[in-house]
Amino acid sequence: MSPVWRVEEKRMNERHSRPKPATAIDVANLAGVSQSAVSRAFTEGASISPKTRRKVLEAAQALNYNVNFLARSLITGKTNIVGITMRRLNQFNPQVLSALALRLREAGYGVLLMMADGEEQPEITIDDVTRYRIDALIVASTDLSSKFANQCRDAGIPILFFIRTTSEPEISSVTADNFHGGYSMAAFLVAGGHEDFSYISSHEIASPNQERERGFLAYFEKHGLPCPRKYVAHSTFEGSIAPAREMFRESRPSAIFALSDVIGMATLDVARFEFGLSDLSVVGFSNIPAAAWPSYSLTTYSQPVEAMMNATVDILFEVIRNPNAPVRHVTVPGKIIVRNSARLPATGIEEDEHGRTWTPSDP
Amino acid sequence: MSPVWRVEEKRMNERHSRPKPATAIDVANLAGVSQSAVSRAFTEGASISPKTRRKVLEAAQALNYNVNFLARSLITGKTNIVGITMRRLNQFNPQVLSALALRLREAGYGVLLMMADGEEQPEITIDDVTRYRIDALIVASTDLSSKFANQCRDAGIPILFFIRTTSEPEISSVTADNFHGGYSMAAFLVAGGHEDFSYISSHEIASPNQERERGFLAYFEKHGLPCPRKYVAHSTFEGSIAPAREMFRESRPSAIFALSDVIGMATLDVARFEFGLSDLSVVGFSNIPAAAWPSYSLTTYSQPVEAMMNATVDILFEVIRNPNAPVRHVTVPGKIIVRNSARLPATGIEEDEHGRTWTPSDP
DNA sequence: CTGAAAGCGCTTACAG
DNA sequence: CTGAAAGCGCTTACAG
Repeated sequence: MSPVWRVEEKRMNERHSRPKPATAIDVANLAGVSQSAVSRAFTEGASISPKTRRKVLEAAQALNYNVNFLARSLITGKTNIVGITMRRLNQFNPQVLSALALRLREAGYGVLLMMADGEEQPEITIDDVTRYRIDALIVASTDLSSKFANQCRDAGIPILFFIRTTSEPEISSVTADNFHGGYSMAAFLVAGGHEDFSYISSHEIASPNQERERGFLAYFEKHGLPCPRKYVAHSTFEGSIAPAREMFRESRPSAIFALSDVIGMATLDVARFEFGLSDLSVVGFSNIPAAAWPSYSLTTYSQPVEAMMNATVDILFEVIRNPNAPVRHVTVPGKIIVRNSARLPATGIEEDEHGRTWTPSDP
Repeated sequence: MSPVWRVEEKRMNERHSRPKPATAIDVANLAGVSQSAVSRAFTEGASISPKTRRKVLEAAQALNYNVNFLARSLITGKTNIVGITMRRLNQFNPQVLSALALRLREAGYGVLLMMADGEEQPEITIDDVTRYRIDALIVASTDLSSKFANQCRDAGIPILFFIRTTSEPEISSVTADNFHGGYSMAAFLVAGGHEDFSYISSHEIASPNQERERGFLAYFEKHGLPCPRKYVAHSTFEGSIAPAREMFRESRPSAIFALSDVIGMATLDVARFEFGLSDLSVVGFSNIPAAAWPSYSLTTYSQPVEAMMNATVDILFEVIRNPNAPVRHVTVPGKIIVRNSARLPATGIEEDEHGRTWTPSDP
């Protein structure tokens, strides 16, 4: 079963045992100063004369010295590492992860990635986060047991929810405005002149989905319209095929709200390739990169990753600096990105450099 | 410009300053043993009686104690952290990253993610990797300056290339068999009866692309066939639109080898939506999840992520254990996954539970 | 502004 | 098998 690997080996030309990195003492000796001085040269705001500072920096350069953050953390109590945990790298998470990792690195933080598969893999545990004494944990796109949340509190590790929120009100969160997104998608579809609606939710009991659904249904209720039919997908493309199929076998809605872009794209494919339907409006949620690909050209509600990240980083640094910082729940509004997968309303479409968007006249 | 956030704040119910995690001394006191005993209870193979071990573990449990890996690393010289650096989370990398992160976590390692945007972001530096004294660095999908490689060697941090290889022969690597992939794609297309070929390479001077190209061209040369026309794309979907357009304006090849799946999908879209071409064979490389989506149904050469990961983890642990381990270059063969984006050869197609594959009769 | 010294939370010879 | 002690590479009062 296992593939035959072509392996090419080569003996190293004699390499000695692993070299040891230079320490502050090495630098101190070379620079002719005390080890304290070396430390001061590398800590922001420490009292040190420009002259000795320069001497130290030169010696450090020569020895390739770099302060050992791990040793430093023993004293300062800060590791300058923040953990990020997510359950899966779907179509949306990678953007978030790379954006966060980049931002955090800019800010001088290391990023400890803790993937939790959720299937065979054990859930992330308190040991995972305490072992490395991370300064804070960003929980992206997934929930945590409240037991875990409590353990983190006891261990003094601040948690921050990103993308989704949680049932624990004492934990800060940053999310897109999922309710507003669902609501305005309903408005968009109704403005497009549709009368027969279905929506496909996700299997996961995930708060963003619930909010999207609540918002979507709220529009119909508010306007005295009949409640759209509901179908339930799994969160992957493949997991969306069956429910889409079931939907089209049961009825022919003219407008479909998919609670995620991937569900929307799968629905589009089932409609076209299995049922030969082309005059159909399908809209998604999140505006993942693939939504813009011409084969789908999916109209969708954008999750403003950039703004959400800024809020996240703000809260993060605040809570690291001050453990007693107030809990904050930030909701960042996005907007409807209009493409070709759904019929256009007669009014409300605006065009700018990034493409077309739609804003309801009745907010 | 900045969005108006809806912010909800809440004063915490009086929380005291950040709690301090329990230390080995706390546990020792509670268990009535020495601090050394606590340490031994937590280190594999240390000499300790089952009885004291149990006492220690109980006390630890009660105090929520967890050994501080950072403090431990000062003594052992191992942090149990491996770094992963990649330039961008494109359509392929996320799979790799999550698979690696999962595997490494299983093996008891933390994963420090170091994204390097490459655009505005500064390249990853030696400081990034030495600061946290990581045990090893996996360089995925991107190259490094040889200066950086040397600095890592001097700092005693083993490097391992994943997905791509490098010009530095002294650094181990694990890659798909890109040459074989390119070669067999040529064979596949020729077996499909095509006579007019183009291929779209990637802008990046990345070794996997070069190998794919070399393999592809080698087939034509070996069989005395005319050399296919070459076009060059950027690595994203958007960056592939213009070269595909240019290609179809200049000629109408009947078969196109895209050096990555994303280039292939963009080519398919340009052909269909801009030029109305439908009877065209396009094949890609990597077998990313989106290649299977019905709108593209892209025939492609699979990069066997699982097998590549196993090799990577093997090499990694070997080199962490023994810095003088020999350099290894592992090449893992994949296979052609047959879908609907390209004409089928008359023979050589096999079907198994995962779908159809093709194997050349003339290898 | 500077250095000597204590101490962060561990592991590991060393002696018993 | 066990404990006292040294030491990993740092930061930070403390005294000068």
